[in-house]
Amino acid sequence: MVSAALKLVDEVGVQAFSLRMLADVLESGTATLYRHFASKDELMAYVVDRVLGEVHVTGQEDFATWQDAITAGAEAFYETLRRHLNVLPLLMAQVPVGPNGLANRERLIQLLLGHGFPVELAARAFTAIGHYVVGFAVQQHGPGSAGPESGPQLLDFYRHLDPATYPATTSAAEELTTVPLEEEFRFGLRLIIKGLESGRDV
Amino acid sequence: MVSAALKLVDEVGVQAFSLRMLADVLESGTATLYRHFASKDELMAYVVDRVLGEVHVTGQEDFATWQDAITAGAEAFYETLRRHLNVLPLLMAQVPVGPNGLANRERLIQLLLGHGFPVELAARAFTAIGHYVVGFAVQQHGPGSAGPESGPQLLDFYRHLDPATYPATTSAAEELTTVPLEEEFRFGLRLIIKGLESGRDV
DNA sequence: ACCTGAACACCGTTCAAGT
DNA sequence: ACCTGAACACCGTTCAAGT
Repeated sequence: MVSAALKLVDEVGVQAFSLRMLADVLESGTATLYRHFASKDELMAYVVDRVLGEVHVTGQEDFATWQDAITAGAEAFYETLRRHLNVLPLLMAQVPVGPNGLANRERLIQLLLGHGFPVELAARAFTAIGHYVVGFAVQQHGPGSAGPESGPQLLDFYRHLDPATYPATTSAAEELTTVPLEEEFRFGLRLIIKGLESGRDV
Repeated sequence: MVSAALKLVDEVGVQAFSLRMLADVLESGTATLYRHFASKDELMAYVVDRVLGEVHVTGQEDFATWQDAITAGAEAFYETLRRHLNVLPLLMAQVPVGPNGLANRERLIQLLLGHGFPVELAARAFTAIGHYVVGFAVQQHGPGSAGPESGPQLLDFYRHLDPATYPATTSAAEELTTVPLEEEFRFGLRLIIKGLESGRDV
């Protein structure tokens, strides 16, 4: 059911996915699907939560520091997203409130609380890291891949960007496109962690 | 044209907006619309860029520190988003590559370069702040407002969350819902800035 | 009582026919 | 040459009719 929907989204993307398609795969009619969910939006929420259920930190939470724990959690999340790139638009368009999403949040927040974080900072840290990972994954998947491709005219505009008009942007773009990759992910993550370290005693 | 589309999106939301609707307002047919853009997606990209064009920093960039400049820019962006909450789903689902989006990016990156930032850090700072502001605005607009409402079953699940199962999440939720508002925005922004301060010499 | 084919009211996009 | 009404191939959702 949800697995079949996720598989289809993985294969054809959010845009192309339709309930008729799902009904065909399951060899039933579209009307029958509505016995399992109230609307397509609800089904998509289940799909997102299914993906979030695949996020598993390898080491059994025996991390020396909260910095290590955050890093491991963020990387596990990132690896999961890379296996389901087509689900990214759904993750960006909703706050995941399914059981798996909640469980993940609970795990990290509790871990931070255990390391002496005040509760507001722990909660804020979770969303900050989540946004970072999703944002990074989107960037890798290429601009406009999160949802429909941007208009061809705008893409053209972007490609033929005049360095004289946007010197900083173009030079930064060159730097960023020649950057390794996994390296970059860790770098930004370290930035957030540094911020959290400072934030603890503000 | 684009203004009419933005006005409609502001009024009825992304979900309800349709080309027929826009054609009616403009007193023409849907086919006529395609003389101005190649697809609905392209039109939406123009709408997003129109919104980004409304972001204006009040002080004429005479900030003592880059921290002040970033804060002012983020707040200007945030204020603009609050005037166009229904556009948020579009901003989350695409990397804005329109002229106004590029101009904003250029302005901040150049400012950071002027304060001695290395080019990669400046570029990364821009996206980090952008994600933060959009993420914060989404949070204010309420969960699920970015796009369709989450399924009622999931919302119910969220509301009747068992504090015994999710102690950290529920206690954090209580803390977060009773938080002032503008205060919170500045707090998270300060966190990012702290991270950037540390990141400059890593 | 449960299931579902067929219809409903849309949608974005195209194109032949009009001017 | 430009414009556009009408059609095309869909879509999510509903419900009366079948079992």
